[in-house]
Amino acid sequence: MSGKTFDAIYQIVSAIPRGKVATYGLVAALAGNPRLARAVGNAMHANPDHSRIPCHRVLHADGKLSVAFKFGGINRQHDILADEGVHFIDYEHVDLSRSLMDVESFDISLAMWKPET
DNA sequence: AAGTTGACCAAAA
DNA sequence: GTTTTGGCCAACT
Repeated sequence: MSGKTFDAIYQIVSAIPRGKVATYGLVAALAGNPRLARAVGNAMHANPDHSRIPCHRVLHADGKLSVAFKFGGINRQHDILADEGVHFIDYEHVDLSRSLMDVESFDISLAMWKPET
């Protein structure tokens, strides 16, 4: 069903470690093309599996939470991230200098989601 | 098939 | 700080 780009995006997002966050652009870069950021947003909107794909850990490039987060709103997104130990600058901005995932140690094999055949 | 839209981003003005 | 512009991909008219 999903294209390979979406599959790659979902696998990457599902492998973002607890307590860390990523940006749409970063996920896009890991998926192969830094300019796929928009597609990443679309992929999250079409999120096929809430339980395995932590879309709340994907933020804007400036660390701001998703305005259109459909899973309980930004307040819910804030609560989840705060509970995971993510550092905030203010209510709707994450401190990326402290909580952005480390690309070097990122391990795609930790992915919790796999494309169905 | 072709045009529009969107949970984006970086650069430019 | 804001707005505009160009660029990518997939889903939806």
